[in-house]
Amino acid sequence: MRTSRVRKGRQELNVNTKDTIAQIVKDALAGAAGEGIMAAAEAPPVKIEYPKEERFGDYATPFAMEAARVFRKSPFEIGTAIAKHIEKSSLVERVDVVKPGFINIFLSARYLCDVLQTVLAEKDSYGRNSRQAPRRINIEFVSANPTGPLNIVSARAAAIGDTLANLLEAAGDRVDREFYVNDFGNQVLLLGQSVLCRYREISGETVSFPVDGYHGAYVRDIAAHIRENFNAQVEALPSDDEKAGFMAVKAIEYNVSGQRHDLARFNVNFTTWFSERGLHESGAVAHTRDEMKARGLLYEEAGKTVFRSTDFGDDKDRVVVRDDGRPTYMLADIAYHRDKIARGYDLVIDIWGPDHHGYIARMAGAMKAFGYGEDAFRVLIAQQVNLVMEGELVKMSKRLGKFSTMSELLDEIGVDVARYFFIMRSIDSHLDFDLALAKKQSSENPVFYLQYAHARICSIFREAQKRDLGYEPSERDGAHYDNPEALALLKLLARFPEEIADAANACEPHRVTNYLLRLAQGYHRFYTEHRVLADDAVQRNSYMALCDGVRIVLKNGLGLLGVSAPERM
RNA sequence: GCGCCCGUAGCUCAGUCGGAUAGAGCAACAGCCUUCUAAGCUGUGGGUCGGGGGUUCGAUUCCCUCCGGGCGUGCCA
Repeated sequence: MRTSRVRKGRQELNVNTKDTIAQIVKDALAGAAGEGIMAAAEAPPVKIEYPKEERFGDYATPFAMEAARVFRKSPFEIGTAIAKHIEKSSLVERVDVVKPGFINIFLSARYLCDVLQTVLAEKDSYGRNSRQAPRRINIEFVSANPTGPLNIVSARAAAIGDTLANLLEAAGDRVDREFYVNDFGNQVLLLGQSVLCRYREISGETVSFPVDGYHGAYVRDIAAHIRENFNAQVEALPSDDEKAGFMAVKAIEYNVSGQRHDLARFNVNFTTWFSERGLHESGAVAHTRDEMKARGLLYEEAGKTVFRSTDFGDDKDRVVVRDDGRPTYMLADIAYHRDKIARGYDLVIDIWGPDHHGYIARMAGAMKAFGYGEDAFRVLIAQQVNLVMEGELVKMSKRLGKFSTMSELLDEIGVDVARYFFIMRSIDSHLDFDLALAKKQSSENPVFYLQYAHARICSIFREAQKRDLGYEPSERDGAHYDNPEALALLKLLARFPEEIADAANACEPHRVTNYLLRLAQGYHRFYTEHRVLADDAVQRNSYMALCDGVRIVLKNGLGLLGVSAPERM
């Protein structure tokens, strides 16, 4: 963004308002230190906050209180010394030092007008930050077993992962989205056997179903699909095992394709679909075992090969090769993560379900064992989703075939509401998703509140066109923004880039929904108080420009969430 | 037993790295449309931030402990 520029080395960097304020405070601190008032070297970090009350300014720092002990001076004294060195620039209008020692900073009207100009100029790209050195990030999420359709838990992971990826990109990084397909192991065999049974049933045979088999109705669909398209190939196979193996391969193709389709409908598109089977077939799994052995990370015990994960923070050492020589899931997963790092990513993020949190220590241990830095690997646990129907909890289980699929959810409440609901809550909080309520109250949903603000603005522009009122953003006057509603909007527009950066750095997509809610609220208030299509042309242009800015930010913000910004409702 | 997440208004949840008088939506109540979309706005009521201790200028936030809810603690994936 263009709001301000700071020279750093020879490169010119775009910096958001908050970072700029932080720099101003740091410079002021250095200035005060230069006068011998305090030693800047020992200073605690400068935190910039948003005061709760308007009278405390637009940005504030509690620095003086925090530094009081170090500097052996009263917070107020420190605050005053720093405030004296904060130059009243085109950005800062006023600096107050209050009560214990808060330093409160007020943005200038001129700066806020500049921000609006930036929004209008940058349009779709407003809000994006740039980094001096963009990180290459791989974010792996959903990665549901290819043994059936995606359920609600996967839907939450999909919404969170995709939004986080959007945010990291907007924060200046390069991001790939990846889905790990677990197309290997016992479950694959079991799926094949389950399909084979249904296949036989269709042919009129009576067969006994595998005890732990997959009972979902979709298994019959797959059987029917195979019977229709691959009947001759199946019949040509001599043994049941081979038939089941063939079924498994086809069933996984069928399921993965279905998952891909459902996710695309949910606005989630993966860069890479990575096959676990491929890791085994390429020898990467065996190679990882050899590597671990060469590094002395393994020992043998009762015919099994065990990873010394306790040396790297795990509770317990973990078996990586069974006594029959078959590798465990974990060995493949280590190979997988090594592969990701080898592909050149600076940061590998995994989003897992709550049932995998016990797995973090051993995986992190493996990464550590291979010497990858702690900041190269991060696991986020997306807490569980309880599907509630009419106030009653609905249990989900793929095995039992009683589950509500993601695609059913989308049929019920639509993509926009689903994505928004999954994102609006912190990733750490359990989510009660009342399907009936989400559908019934859809017109009172927060997502509609946001979309309505956008549609209302679009409506104004349509009306202007209808009345043949031109819109000349250059012919505007900052004086028309001198009211509480307009000022509040301008300040919120200025905050958008830093909200993105903060949400991305904290890996907390839900912050964006909070921000957009405040923006929409600010707009609805403005709309109620002020007539945009005023008779006076300069006033009209000023207000239309403001509306246009809000529209752009709403659209960009909703875009990050994967939610549409309708022009009419 | 051990580990992770959660406990904030009637309900669902925000609350930034420890900051100023703890917020929003829904629900309840009272107002606001002859003019750009009322899916909106304004106002009112509603809280021992699960209990107790500690750390400090300051704790919903950090630490300890107890209580309650969920999940995990595989040679399944």
